[in-house]
Amino acid sequence: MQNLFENIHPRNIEKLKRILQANTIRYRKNVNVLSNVNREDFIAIIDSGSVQLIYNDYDGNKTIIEEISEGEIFGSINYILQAEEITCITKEETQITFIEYEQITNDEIIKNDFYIIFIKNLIKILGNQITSKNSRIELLTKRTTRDKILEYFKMQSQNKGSKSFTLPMTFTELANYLSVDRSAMTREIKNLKDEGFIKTNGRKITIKY
Amino acid sequence: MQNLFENIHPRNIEKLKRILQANTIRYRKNVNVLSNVNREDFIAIIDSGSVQLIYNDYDGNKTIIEEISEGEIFGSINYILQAEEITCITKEETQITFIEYEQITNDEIIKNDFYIIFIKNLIKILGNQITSKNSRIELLTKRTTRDKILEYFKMQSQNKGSKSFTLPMTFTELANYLSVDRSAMTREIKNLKDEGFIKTNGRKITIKY
DNA sequence: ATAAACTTGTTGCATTTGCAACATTTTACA
DNA sequence: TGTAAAATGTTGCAAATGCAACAAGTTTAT
Repeated sequence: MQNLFENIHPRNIEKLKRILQANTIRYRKNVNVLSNVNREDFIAIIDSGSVQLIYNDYDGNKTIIEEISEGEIFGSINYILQAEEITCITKEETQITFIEYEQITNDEIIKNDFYIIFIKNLIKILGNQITSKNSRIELLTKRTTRDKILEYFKMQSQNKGSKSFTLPMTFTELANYLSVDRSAMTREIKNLKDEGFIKTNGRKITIKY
Repeated sequence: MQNLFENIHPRNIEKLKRILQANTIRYRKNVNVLSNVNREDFIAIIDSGSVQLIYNDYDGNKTIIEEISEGEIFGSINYILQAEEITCITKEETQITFIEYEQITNDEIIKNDFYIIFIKNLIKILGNQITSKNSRIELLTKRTTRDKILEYFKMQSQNKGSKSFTLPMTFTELANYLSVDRSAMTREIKNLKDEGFIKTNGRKITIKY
């Protein structure tokens, strides 16, 4: 995944962060990141580790909106975080750099020639997030569990450039991602195996057609 | 919806377009826009009218990936358009401005002070697209047709700030958007009416709880 | 090392859903 | 303005799915 500071010299990254008044914080595992943050107009960059954005339903359910990991960003540009119902929990020890959105166009920063690279990186990351959401939507609009699974496997296989690949998550998480009942998904994967469309070995999947 | 040239003086918009080597084309209704365009690295801005991005399945099905209207943008930043299977069809008479992606950081443009506004607009639009996709995903992950409908109605009502609102699309299109069978959706809406949760009058919906 | 927490596999059952098919109304446009 | 196309309403039925519940295996944290 693209990094916000890619192609910028480490020395300039430091300078950039200074001018942007960036604020880097380290969190332990299972900490609510947004509790002490002004939720309006910030960009958060995951320097290391990962977090989950969680929507807390009024009747107690929790939905994982998204998992964000190293190099990725989240903030009020791309999420509606004002709502108190959204929490951001670290999944492991995680370092995050916060930047106020207004700062990314402050007077001083635009004088630097590495600024353009920074902006291009930011735009690229946002674009990538959109395409990744488009993929998710493509999966979710499939009407049957079978089609969702097959489409997901096809995507993974295309990404990897091979008929064999290893799931990047647990089956439980996959069921969540595809928004289907886990047991129904297991059942359908079993059917696909029985009918010879796929082979599985733990989380390693092989497409047979 | 945010416009890419918002807050820029008309005279500067002209200048901007010239420096960006922007290419403005007018299309009639039902025209395939991408047929004569290099699909790599461009941004298209809908000046007026609207288009549909359509995915043409290998077994002949067509899925509307997205409808893009005035002020919105699409291109290789936010969509994977290389695939020949994706077509972009005008829904009405439509004017589109094309910009090569590389041009948005060309040497001349960055000297202008309205450039920052342009970049901020671009980032804002991409951010808006992400939040709108997040909403769609939130709907699609609901397990039942009933929950999808209720959540959608809730969102519309919140947007409007009122318990009454008019659907911004046909019921047929809504069923597509929520990815449910139209007849099943009609059935469920009828149930919701019978149970007193909502009232409908054509496309005007009123939430009763 | 061990308990607790999580993951995976499985099944029966009630419910929801998609599908097909048709009638009726509304809209688009030549 | 007349006609074709699109949208809406409705229903029966088979199939798919969610849900609940449980067993067994694996991972994690102390």
